[in-house]
Amino acid sequence: MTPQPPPAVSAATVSRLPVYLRGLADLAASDQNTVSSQQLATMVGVKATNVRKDLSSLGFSGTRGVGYQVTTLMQQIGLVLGDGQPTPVVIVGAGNLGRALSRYDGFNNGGFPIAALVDVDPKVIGKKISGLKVKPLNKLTQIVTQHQCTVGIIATPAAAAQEAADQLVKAGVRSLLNFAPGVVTVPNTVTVRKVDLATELHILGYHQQRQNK
Amino acid sequence: MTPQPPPAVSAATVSRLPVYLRGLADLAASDQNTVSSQQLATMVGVKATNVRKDLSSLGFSGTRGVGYQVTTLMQQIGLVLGDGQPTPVVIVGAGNLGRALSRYDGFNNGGFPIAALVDVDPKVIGKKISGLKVKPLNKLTQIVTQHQCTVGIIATPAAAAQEAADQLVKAGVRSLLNFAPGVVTVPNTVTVRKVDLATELHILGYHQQRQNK
DNA sequence: CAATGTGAAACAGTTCACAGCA
DNA sequence: TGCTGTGAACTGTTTCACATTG
Repeated sequence: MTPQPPPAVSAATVSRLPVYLRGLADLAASDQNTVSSQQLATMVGVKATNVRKDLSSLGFSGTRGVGYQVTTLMQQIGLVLGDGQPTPVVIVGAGNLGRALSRYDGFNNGGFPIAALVDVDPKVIGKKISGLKVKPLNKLTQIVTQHQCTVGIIATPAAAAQEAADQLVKAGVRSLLNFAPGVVTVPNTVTVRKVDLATELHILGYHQQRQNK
Repeated sequence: MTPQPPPAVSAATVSRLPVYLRGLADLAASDQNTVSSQQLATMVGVKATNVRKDLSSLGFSGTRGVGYQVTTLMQQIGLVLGDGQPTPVVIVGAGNLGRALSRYDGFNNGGFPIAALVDVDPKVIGKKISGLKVKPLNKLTQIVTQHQCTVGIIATPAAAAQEAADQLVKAGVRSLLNFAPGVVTVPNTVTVRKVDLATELHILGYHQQRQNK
């Protein structure tokens, strides 16, 4: 039992931080060195109060009458989000999705280098995909240990997702990003986030339904 | 004006409906024709009360002592989510992401056939990608009208996202699914949902940070 | 008696209003 | 004066407790 004194920053806040960060990056790129909660808020589409509450809840403060320091704010938020130390990821599933992901360069310049692309299918194992040789699933633990991967990405079909999750957990990753349809169950020491296209489409479907009166 | 008291189903509920739907599909596949809120809840990882509140808020009811009818529940939820009439989608951006999406078959069997894949780059226009010839951006309105697309998918780089959104809105789509980093602004008649890999990774970053005490 | 359906409590998140500071 | 920082009101969501019913 960890007697954690929790910093207690709300999930809602955390989910907005990356958004702020991108807004700030834009500002920094245009050499603006100070920003008001108002301006940042309109940039990213939230309410100014919300920005202030979020930042203040993290202990970040601006200057009254002026605003926040763009660069220091970026650093502070980056720190909270764990930027800085690159955390390598491993992708399980070298199908369409896995391949697409491995080409996505947001991984590398976001500080999440791809350690390996793994699959079970002998037909794809050994093939080179965007500079990575596809590795067999049974090398997973070795890969994870060696590269110190902390994030596993599930890019398998739905049927294989739970198995992939189990293997990844066993291999020692601490977070999962699940692109497969359906739900995976994991010990509660690992965090799972899910990205699901079908769900998104369904939700849009609902809105359209409503819109037609 | 319809004097209809609006169904008023909460966003939180809507976001869970697709999940229930998939759970129910699994049950149907294993020929189970009745399900308790408890069972469904554990399957999809929510609390039983939540399932009941959700369903009852939509006016769907089960049988006390027994549970809910799997197939009828599927139909009812499907109806709410606008399944049934296929709503064609158009994808803007034929880069890595656009290509990956066009190969994703969840579109077709989810009732969202891909009407077209559109790009600005003359180098890719005309190329065939998973059975679709890439069309030039200026054909967008024509495509949308002709196929009655109601959903537009933005799969461009960040810099082009706002332009893509504008064009899509002008062409007449009613919902956007935005895969590009950053924020797009649209008239509030169109619904936007955002899927952002970088954000997800950032959030995982936060959790890892915390986990290290 | 095993399950639903629901009012009411608890909790989380957002927004307001305004005090206080550079 | 312009903007931050925050208590307090409010809105939305989850959870609990339990009466109800097939």
